[in-house]
Amino acid sequence: MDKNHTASVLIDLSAAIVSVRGNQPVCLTVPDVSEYQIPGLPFGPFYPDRHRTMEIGLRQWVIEQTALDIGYVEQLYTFGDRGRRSEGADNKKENEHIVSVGYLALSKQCPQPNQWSEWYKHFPWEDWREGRPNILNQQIIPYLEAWAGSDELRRLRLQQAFGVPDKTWNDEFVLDRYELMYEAGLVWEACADGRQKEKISAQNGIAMQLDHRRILATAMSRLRAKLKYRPVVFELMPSAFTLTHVQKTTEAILGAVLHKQNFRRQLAKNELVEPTGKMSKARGRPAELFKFKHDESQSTNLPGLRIPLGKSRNF
Amino acid sequence: MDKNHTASVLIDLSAAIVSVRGNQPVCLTVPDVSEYQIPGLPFGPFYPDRHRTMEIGLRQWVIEQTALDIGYVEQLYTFGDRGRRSEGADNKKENEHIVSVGYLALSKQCPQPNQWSEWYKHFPWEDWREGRPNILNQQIIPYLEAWAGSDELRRLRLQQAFGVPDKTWNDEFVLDRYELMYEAGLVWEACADGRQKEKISAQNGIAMQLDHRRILATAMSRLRAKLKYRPVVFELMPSAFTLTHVQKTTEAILGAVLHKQNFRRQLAKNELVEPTGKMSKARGRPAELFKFKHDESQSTNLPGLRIPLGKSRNF
DNA sequence: TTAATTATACTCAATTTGAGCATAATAGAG
DNA sequence: CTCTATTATGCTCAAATTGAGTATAATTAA
Repeated sequence: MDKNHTASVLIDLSAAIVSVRGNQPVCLTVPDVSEYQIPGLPFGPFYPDRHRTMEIGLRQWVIEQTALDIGYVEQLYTFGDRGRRSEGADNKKENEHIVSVGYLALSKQCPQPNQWSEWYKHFPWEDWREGRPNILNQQIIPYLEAWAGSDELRRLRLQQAFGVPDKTWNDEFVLDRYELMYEAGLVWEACADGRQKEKISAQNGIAMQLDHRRILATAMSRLRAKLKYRPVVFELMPSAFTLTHVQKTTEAILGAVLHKQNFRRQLAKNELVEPTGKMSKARGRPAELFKFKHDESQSTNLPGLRIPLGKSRNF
Repeated sequence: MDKNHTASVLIDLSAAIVSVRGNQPVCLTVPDVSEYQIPGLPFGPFYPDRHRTMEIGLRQWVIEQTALDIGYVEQLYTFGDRGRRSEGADNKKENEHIVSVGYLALSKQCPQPNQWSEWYKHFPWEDWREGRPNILNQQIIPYLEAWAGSDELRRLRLQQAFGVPDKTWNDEFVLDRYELMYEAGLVWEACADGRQKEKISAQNGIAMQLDHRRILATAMSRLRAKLKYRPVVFELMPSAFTLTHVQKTTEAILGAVLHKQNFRRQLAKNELVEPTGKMSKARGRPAELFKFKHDESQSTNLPGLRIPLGKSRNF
């Protein structure tokens, strides 16, 4: 239709490959090559004449580059503005247009520990396991309040994403919060994209290359949501595990603590696990080792874990 | 890395623009130009140097082409294999690679009725409002059973998607069912893509161009799922409506009937609607007219409608 | 032997759900 | 005007689920 505009783009497949190490969710990062020395997610180009689907292409280069066994893979979102720039920024030396397709992958193991980066170093405000993170009241909220000013729409979004001022927090709104902070110039990437003149003084979490922190935020949102209605935790568990281990993994991803007995009741009711007969040995009373009950015959309504967050969250 | 392969692609933005007319969900289709005279979804190219994001680009040509007011827009999925072909098919005259990004949009009105196509004409097996559709037992299931044979994986997927043989049906698995039928060569598109030698005799629903029925299936899956945890029905309702109207609209999308009193109890409990004071007049007792309670101040945990499907579904 | 630690069983009130009956308000038929 | 079909709405009630505990069991380390 419009011959004056080019429609040709390159496609990058970016992967948030997630695992849990100890009590920390981590994601695979690649050695930083940029001038800023900041980490990025692994990514590679999509060659449409080589791979029939994008997921096949993704698995291909993940295997080649990381030699990692990723089972669960899910497409997240396609971003048309990878190197997003403000309207006023210098758009002349616009390099070739790249569309990035974000993927979430889950891995049971994470070898080469130094290549894996903890989620909450990039998103310190998302970990509520020890109570409300200090950075919120000390840094983020005051800045965002000032940014919103009396702008009705901004205040509304602030309320939505951060539960300000009425003390609600939805753990799934990771992306919304990051985007708001980006727009408000509160994260380094906004500065790198030329949307923010002044450098960010208080580094609100470790930045990532390009739009990779945005993709990671999307992955966190999706995984936190999915956990509640599909049994995906087990994609992160070894073949045998204790119930506490499942709970700690779930809590790590959600960034919140759960009610122990009720969590186990959910597991039991939904028949998600079955005993192996073996016991774990650690400090305290030994725990029974379970395995995921891969009973496909009734997997139509895969129940997932109803998350017993309780009503009294500590604010 | 690999210079032997091209990575340049064109991006098409395809939209499933959904509305509800009477008791039928409909989606906007464009006049068919192909040799097969089959309808397609509206779509247009994405010009990355013209529109900062793909959603902006999408809204642009939707406005230009349809003069339609679409409020709610949501990205669905990005397909790398729009004109998917079997491995054995003739791949020589491969035209330029096109990646299609599917979008779901909701519209309150649907003018020009003949341009809107009813969902269930394309997916007759998805409408369970009058009980289990005959086409399942008479056509689809027997064929799929034969296709699966003794292949364990195929039988498993059949069980998953169609609830065979243990009588479960998940209304959200629209895409899974369509993909299974595609692979089994049960839909026209599989034949058009060269995956299926023999023509489909019993036309299982009206086919669409390219991968458009797949995108519509994705839209249906997403909308059915979303309905259950976000109040999106109101994107399809006029400014004032009766509670029965909301229920009928919900039922149309889900393809299932709901328990009237319990449905209203959900609406009441979640405070999603408020009375306008006016009454509707039709046959029978007049119903109160309500409007969507757009109370943004407490929209952090937008509740959506818990769907009172009940346990006794008629199979 | 004791304390700390972790696991697991069990309770109980409050809430939510599934399913239904009962009654109210209208239009149209006779 | 009365009856009936039709649609709307109020209310009940048992079953299931959830939130929030208490109590007890089996270990290790001091």
